[in-house]
Amino acid sequence: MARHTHEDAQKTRKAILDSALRLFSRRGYERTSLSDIAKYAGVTRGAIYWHFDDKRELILELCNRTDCEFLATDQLIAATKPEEDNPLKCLREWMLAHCEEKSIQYFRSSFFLLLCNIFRGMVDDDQLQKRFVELVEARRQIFLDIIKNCVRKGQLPKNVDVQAAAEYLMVFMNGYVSSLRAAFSSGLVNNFSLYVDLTLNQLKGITHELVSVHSSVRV
Amino acid sequence: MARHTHEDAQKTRKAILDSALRLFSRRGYERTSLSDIAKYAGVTRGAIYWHFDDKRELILELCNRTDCEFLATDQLIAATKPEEDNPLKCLREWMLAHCEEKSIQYFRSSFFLLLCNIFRGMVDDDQLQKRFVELVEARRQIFLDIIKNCVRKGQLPKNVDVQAAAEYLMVFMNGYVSSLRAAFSSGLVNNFSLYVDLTLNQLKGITHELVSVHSSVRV
Amino acid sequence: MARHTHEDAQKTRKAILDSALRLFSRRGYERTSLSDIAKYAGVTRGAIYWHFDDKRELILELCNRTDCEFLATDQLIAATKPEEDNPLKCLREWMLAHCEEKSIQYFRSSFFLLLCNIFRGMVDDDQLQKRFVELVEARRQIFLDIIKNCVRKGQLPKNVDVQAAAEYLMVFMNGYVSSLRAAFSSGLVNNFSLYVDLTLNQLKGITHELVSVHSSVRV
Amino acid sequence: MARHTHEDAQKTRKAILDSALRLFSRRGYERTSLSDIAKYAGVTRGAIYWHFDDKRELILELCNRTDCEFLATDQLIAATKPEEDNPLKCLREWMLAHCEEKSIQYFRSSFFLLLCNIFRGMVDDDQLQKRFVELVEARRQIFLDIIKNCVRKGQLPKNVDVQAAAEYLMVFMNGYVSSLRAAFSSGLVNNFSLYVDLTLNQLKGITHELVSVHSSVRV
DNA sequence: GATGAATGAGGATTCATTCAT
DNA sequence: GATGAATGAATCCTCATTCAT
Repeated sequence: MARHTHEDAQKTRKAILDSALRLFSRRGYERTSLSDIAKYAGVTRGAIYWHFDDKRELILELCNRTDCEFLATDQLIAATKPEEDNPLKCLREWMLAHCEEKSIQYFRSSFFLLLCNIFRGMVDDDQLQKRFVELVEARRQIFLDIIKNCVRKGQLPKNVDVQAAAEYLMVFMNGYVSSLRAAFSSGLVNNFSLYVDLTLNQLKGITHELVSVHSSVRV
Repeated sequence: MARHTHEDAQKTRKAILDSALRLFSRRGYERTSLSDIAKYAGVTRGAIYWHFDDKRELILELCNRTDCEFLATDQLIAATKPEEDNPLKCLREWMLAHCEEKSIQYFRSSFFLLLCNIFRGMVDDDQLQKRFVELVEARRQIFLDIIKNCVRKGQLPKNVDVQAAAEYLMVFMNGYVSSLRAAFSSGLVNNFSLYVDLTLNQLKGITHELVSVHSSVRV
Repeated sequence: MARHTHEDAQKTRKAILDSALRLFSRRGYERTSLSDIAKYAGVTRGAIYWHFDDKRELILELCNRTDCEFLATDQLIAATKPEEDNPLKCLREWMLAHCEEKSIQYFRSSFFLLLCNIFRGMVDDDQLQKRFVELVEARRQIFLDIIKNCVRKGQLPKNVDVQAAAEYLMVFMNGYVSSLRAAFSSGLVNNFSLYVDLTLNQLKGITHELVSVHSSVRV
Repeated sequence: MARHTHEDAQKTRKAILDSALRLFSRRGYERTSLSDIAKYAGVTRGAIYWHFDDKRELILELCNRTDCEFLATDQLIAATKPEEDNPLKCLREWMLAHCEEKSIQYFRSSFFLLLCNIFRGMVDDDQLQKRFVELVEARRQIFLDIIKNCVRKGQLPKNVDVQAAAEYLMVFMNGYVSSLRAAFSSGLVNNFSLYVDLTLNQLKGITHELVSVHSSVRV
């Protein structure tokens, strides 16, 4: 049955997106058919085509919908500002937020994995990938700006190699998120705050001197 | 037609597997058709069915074929043995091997991603998944055994929390591998040996005391 | 919204028919969707369904709309009347009108082809076909009547076989119209008046005698 | 059931093409689905895709298959040769062949109409159209060469405008074929030989002088 | 061992049509 | 009068799989 008010239509649209999210997450993009999505949403395939141009647009929409949650950048961006007196604390709190129940669920969701896969080329759609690369690059830049701010505020030594430090931070966070998805990560969450502090502490040791010494070792 | 020798048959089999690896890596499992594989290998679809039961068996075989390289466990297992006097050095060298050209290519390949996806359930095949979970769990155990060995040999302090240390190690390695797949990882490879040393050094600080303090903080 | 006046409605109706004509002509009946027509006319699909029962009715209407132009019968019918003293001249002028720019465009239009196709059964709609057969038969009769009139007025010899002459005339006109649609008809238009005169002149030679001789040759 | 010898396969292929011809002819290209064709041929849709790339290739093949019959060019081409002493007779015989039972059936078949439609853009496929335009142009050239040959051999006066004469001939033939498809053409076939002779005779009158006079009349 | 032929289920997409508003 | 939303059947096409040869 057709919905006849604008509100009804929005409900239908949402139902379709929700189904798509659920099913893409569960089975991946390719293995989910529009039939499945329609059935799950309680509409016909035609309804999907009323709201979206094609299957691809569905996932594009889902990406837009989850940008904010995915990045939760507000807190991070604050830490890049000159007016923030304690950027290290901001950073630390943002990191710690990653072991809140909600975040864990998100990172463990297959949808997050799906997004990663898009980025990494399992779902080859140029537009989607470009979008994703932008997001990741943006975050990298934010990390860099925070480290710089910490140096400026005296929370990290002047001789810290900011590029390498930001990189090390990303490795750690990527490692956490990626390990989170593994089966046996009960301890990980419990000890996460310790790992965060160790890692942040480590940053002090990533100095220009060390970096140049190590680089020279490698060809 | 030339008489088919056993050798010829093995060549065909290998060609099929090679094609499958290449194409699965490039486009993912679902998006690669048996036609594609056959064409790429220069055989007919029928030939695939002579050598393999179905598409699924192809990937199963590929997993078997790449186990060794993927884990490169020999070196690691050596580090778990009581007779090894310098387990930390073994571990360090195994870690450093991850930034050799060959390894990087492997980790950046979509096939590796594919394996990860199998493990994480995007490719839903029970047998495959079970296999993969075993592999990962096995490695975790190895890490643990090495850390223990290091403690035993006096390379790490007695009060190190071996579970947490092993976990931290995995987070780091997962983070490295996962970041490697991102677009901008040129710096990462250059600085990797530094990060390895920092991380190994860090392990000393992961003591029972710290772990219990932090755990008690979290609810 | 402005109040809808009857005039507005007629405008919409016209816009729809115009779009339909243009698009049917350009791409044919099957390949033109109601969506296309609606978009081209700047209305919604629903609007089409307000004015017309279905897609079929659109083309039916178009046929009605183009009857007059298609046949341009006034001039021809005049030539059948006893009171017309120069039926041959009427006929000639009507024929020559076929190489006016407007006519040429019409005959070259795919819409004209579409009408032919309806007639010939490529578009299977009984009502449409019946209508079309009537039109063509009507014209045949007019040709016949003109030839008879010419004989009566002494513009053609008494012994002309009127049936055959009318037929020859139709062959010529069909040939002209059909060749017009071919790619290389620039010369055709230039020489058309010559061909018309030659053909009209030829009619004199289509005598009962010749017809019976030739018919007897064929089994 | 799959066919297992090469011969069987050719039978299947032929069955598909035959069905396609029959159904395209009956209902047109767009209105005929591959399902219909498969059902009619007693195979599955998949079988069609084994033998042909897509629907479009089916019609392309059909065109190739009917080229010879359509053009029946052997006889015509003979008439263009210098060594042929009676080109006019050749031409005349070729024309007369158009009222043999077999030819009539072909021209009346909807498949022939379908070919015309392809040419005229109802089925818009660039490759198909290009092919068709070539065929038509080729025939036009043949007509021209024959007329020239007739002049050379003294069968037509020197002052005949060969271009215009060839054109007039095509108009006549097109008119015949096109009228043949009309419903009421019983007389046409009977009188065709007469019309042919009249028309051929007419060619003598299409002189350079007349052509230039008429052209000057028109703007 | 390997091929060529064929199957049949399922996929994305289009589109005429309906109807509450 | 006209719209926006939705339906559902049909269409072209892909692909894993089967099997006689």
